[in-house]
Amino acid sequence: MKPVITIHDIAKKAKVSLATVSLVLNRKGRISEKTQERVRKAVREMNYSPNYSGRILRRKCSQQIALLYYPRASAIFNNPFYSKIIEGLLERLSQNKYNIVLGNCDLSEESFTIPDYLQNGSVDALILTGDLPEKAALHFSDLRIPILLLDSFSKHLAADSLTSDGFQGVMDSIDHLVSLGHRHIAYVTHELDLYNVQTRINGFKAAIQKNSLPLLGCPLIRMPVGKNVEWLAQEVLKATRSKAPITAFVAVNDTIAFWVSHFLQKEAIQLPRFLSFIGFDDDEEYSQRDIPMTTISVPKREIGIRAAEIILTRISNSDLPLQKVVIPVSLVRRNSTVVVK
Amino acid sequence: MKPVITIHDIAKKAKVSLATVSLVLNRKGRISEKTQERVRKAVREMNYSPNYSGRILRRKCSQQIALLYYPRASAIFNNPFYSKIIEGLLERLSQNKYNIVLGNCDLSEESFTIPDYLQNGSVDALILTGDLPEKAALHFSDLRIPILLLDSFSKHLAADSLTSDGFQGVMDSIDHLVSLGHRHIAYVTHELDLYNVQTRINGFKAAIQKNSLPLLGCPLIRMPVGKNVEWLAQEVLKATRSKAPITAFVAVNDTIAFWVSHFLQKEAIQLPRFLSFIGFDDDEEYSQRDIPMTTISVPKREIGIRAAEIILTRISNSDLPLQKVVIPVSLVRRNSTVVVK
DNA sequence: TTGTATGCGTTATCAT
DNA sequence: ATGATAACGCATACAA
Repeated sequence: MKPVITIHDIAKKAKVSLATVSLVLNRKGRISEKTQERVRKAVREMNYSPNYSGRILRRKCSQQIALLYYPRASAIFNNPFYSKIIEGLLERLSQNKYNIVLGNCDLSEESFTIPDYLQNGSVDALILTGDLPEKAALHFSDLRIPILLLDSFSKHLAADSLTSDGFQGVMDSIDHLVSLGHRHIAYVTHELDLYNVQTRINGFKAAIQKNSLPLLGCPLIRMPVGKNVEWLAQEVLKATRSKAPITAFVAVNDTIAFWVSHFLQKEAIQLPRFLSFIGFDDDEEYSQRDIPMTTISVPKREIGIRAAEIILTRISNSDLPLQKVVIPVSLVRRNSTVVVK
Repeated sequence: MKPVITIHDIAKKAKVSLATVSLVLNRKGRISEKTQERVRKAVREMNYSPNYSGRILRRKCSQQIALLYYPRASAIFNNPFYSKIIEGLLERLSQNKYNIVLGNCDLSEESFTIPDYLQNGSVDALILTGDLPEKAALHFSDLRIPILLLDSFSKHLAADSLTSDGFQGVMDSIDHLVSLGHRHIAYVTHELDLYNVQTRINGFKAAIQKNSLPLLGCPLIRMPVGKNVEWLAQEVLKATRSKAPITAFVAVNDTIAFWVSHFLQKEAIQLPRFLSFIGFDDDEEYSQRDIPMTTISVPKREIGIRAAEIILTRISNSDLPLQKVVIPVSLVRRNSTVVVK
């Protein structure tokens, strides 16, 4: 094993003091050009890189940010939606020489305890993401580092928040369907106490009012715990045969929209002729399948970049008031929505 | 901001010295039960967690491992194959209180330089993964931390290696096809200088020999740089119309197998009746689409766990000889392979 | 069994 | 413009 090079070695080699080396490397103080060059030369030749632990011990900042995905960190690797977000996030963070730390932290566990790495100074901030229930977020209310709720929000947790505009997205969806002549539209969602779900449902209700749609023809179909998407599809099917039969549905996300449509097709329902539908997120994975789906496009990469900027700002300035940033979304029309029959 | 609790505060509160607190927390030395309990109580009450930087400065080990995915770290989030591997990896690492560090490090860049966080002691080891070309791996030959090549191998880099058994996998694929009566089988792959590709091609050649298949009827179809999968599909199509027409193809992975089959179906080729095919990896994403695919199943989660164990062992014992671990794979028969017509 | 003292590698303050 | 020195928080060799 090669010996570890320290700032002492550089100082000796460049025939200056520790302080000078440090000043050169951190671009502080006015060191003469000649000395600077001598130091830099030594650094280059010995391939010196300032020791991480020594540095963060002094600076009190680790240049690392923890990323927690609900429910388990590792699940984030399988999610096309977050994948794009994290691409932007990581790129922007690394511009400021920040890295992401991934630890296993099962937020769904009953006996949840904060892991050490979130409170021993090894990370400067925490990004919480995934479909994060309010209850899970509250675990972190005593943390001493700033928190960013990425794609969620909590009234009770002092944290910045960055979400896409679910309210507007659903409003736009309904408006689009109404413009195609639909008046009976269901909203289809999973049954979870999530900020995003609530916001989108609010958008649904507001859109019903705005367009004066009949309440009876616009059911809210929620999936109870223990049921699966097949059950949901059955409920949608029932709604097409009710007294005020629906002619379209809007789903809380592309995944649910796709799988409901999938099961309906298995039941020999003609889509979209018999039933128009709209998703949310614009995940390639689902929205580009056999029936290219009309959906709400979310600027994922930009969200990641914005998230990085919010958390970096917060780290360098903890006094700023908490932010709640909402990113605009836009409807992408494809083939799953047609003029009402 | 609440004050930061240090070992001094605990010592004072428990009325012992710093050393005693440290000894209790690290389970060293024989401290009396009574003292231990006093210390633990103070730790609990003050919610103390030993400062990360102080600790790693002394211990000279950061309990962190860098994960680099080729070509860019962020791309790993979109890969169903690695997603499962990392699930196992992260779980096993965190049992030993190790976290994963993700930095942006574009290995495909011309002017590649090793980022600081790989050589300043902020990580104890490096895991290189993705379809890593030999050339890219060599960038790291001067690193002072141990390296694990996950799903790749290099003769020229001193690193442990963990791969799945591509040779055996392709042998099994061909054997299976032969048992169904196929004698003209193409091997379809991308044109990259990858260890996995080479190994699998070797398996293909060995299987041809072993089964005495006609060389002319068993073309190796490689995708040159600049061409896409559609081009590849066209080449496969040509091979079905050659003098020794193929009746099956084996692809280097599920992705390519799926997309080639997809394009062939668009050309109105009846699959698998007209052409059997086999993938590699058993990614749900692709292998469970419209034609459930016969493929080589790779124990991804176990590979992740094994990777964690190899790297943890290496960290704690750098003298061990380098390991090259090969994980067995198994053929899963589904519907894409049928008896030759 | 417990306490004292030192050093890990860095940055920053204060002299010179 | 540069150097000496004191922290930062912890672990450990050694002393008591």
